[in-house]
Amino acid sequence: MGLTKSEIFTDEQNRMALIAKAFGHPARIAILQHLFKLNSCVCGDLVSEIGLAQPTISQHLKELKNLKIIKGNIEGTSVCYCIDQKEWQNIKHMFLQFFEQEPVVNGDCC
Amino acid sequence: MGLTKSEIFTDEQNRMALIAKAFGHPARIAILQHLFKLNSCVCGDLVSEIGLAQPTISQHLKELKNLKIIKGNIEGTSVCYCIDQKEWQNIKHMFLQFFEQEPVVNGDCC
DNA sequence: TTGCTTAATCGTAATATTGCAATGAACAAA
DNA sequence: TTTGTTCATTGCAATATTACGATTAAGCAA
Repeated sequence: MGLTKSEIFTDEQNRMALIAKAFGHPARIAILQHLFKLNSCVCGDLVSEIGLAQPTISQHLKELKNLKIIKGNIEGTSVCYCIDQKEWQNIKHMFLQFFEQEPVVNGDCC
Repeated sequence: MGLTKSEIFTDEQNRMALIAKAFGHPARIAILQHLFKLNSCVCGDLVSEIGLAQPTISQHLKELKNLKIIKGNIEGTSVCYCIDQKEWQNIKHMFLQFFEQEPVVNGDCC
């Protein structure tokens, strides 16, 4: 039914999935990479950098903002976006922990 | 229009997004965690472990298999799934590189 | 063979996502 | 005030995702 059954999973699993989903679009990856390079970026720059229309970029920025991955600051008529450093560390930690898991080699099937 | 414009992004950005999207559902996170714990797992185990119907689990497994994150091995009537170790290292490396990027602190806006 | 078990596939319904034109809101400059 | 700039929001169309009942296919056991 297009509706994820979040209630049957742990908070950690749901949170991991939510953040991963935010990374699950090339435009949002591109936005984050751009913010990393500059650590200060207005929406208009992203529109010209990435080849998507302004409302589309704005929508992707909103998603990243909702998840607290980035934060925006109004500067006159333009808005400056940055990585939320504190939250980024949390997310980084969560993913590092996930990738720390190494598959046990037991060779009994694959 | 519900269709991602992959052609305007780099291969790296598209690949990163594709893998992240696979991690973007709690059921697939749960499946991977289970496979890490056991490194050998039949579909039926996952169906009882996670509270989703058999066709749904099968569908999630298919997605993970399409991306080469896991691989399956037929064992009589059941199918054994495992993490694809080689591919997992590639993915891990890709994410570690992504998270290595630290935002430059310049404090000029946020 | 028949019956049972296991998992993939098909078909379908409900919901989510992506993208953008049009519009609106807020501010700065003239 | 008017005009232009910048970004958010609205509304909509096209496509994707999630979930599952029903069915199918393939192996095993009697």
